[in-house]
Amino acid sequence: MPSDEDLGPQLSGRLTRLFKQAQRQLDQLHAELLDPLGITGHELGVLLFLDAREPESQQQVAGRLGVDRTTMVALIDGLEEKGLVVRRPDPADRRRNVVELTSEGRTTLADAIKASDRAERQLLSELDDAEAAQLRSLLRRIAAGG
Amino acid sequence: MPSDEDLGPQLSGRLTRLFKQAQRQLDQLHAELLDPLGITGHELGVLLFLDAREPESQQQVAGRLGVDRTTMVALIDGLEEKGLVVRRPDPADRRRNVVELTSEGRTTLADAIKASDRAERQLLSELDDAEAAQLRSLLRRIAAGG
DNA sequence: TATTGTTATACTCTATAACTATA
DNA sequence: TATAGTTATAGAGTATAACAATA
Repeated sequence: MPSDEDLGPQLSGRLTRLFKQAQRQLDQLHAELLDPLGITGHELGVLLFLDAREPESQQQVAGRLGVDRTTMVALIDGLEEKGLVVRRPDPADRRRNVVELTSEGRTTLADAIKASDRAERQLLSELDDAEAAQLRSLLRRIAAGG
Repeated sequence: MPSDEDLGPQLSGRLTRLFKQAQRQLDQLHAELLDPLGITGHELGVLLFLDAREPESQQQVAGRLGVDRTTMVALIDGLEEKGLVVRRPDPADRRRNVVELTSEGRTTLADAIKASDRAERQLLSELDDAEAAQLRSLLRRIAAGG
């Protein structure tokens, strides 16, 4: 990403560009800090969701996270190969796979949350605590409105 | 995008997710509001840059905007077909194409800026003016730090 | 007949390599 | 030889369609 000074104020001040830059930095930080744990930011999202809501069927997970169910297959495949989740046929409806965190999955998730916290702190390193809280609060209200 | 109440606080409060939601809403608003003008958000970015910096060669535009020069070819193709920009061989170095806004391009850009302003106001409709300014200021400082 | 998980296919976006014309 | 623009090709990511098992 090139420096913004030369783009003109109309472009460099657009919210689209500001969000994109923040998102790109945060993705980069997550990639770096999650790499030692062997998972991606997307996979962290699935683990966080399972931790809050398990047990859920694959399709419920996909629906809640806003990804296609066909995409979820490969995502769960990857997490299962790493030993972080298991698929279990639902006894009540044998078409369904219930997806659960393994013990190793919980350990990895705990480490991944710490890594993500570090990534966020690094992104916000120019802000003091009150400003960081203010940013979160404003973003939450925007998200709630959509 | 599903509502966030059911995802658990660890996931729905992550900055990655908050940014992604804001970005998705803003992309959607831009798509709707720019549609009558026949351009995309990406194309608006090119027009804004040319307005601030023209004349520039294709490769300079691509470099500044952080897109590949091969991608820029199709982008400029589209804008030229719409009559918003023209390619002109640089007399000083005939390998280069200088890209310039046409008169129609300037008119469309002015309308597109208004549409983008509306999109941003709609995204921030829950915030008062001071809060919107605060958000921009915080995002600018984050972008500057990266 | 409808639904879950799966696979195969297609489509989009972008990046890489190769070609041309100029330098 | 190196560079700007272009084209062709290939790769990731994601969506659509079709299939098997189950309801």
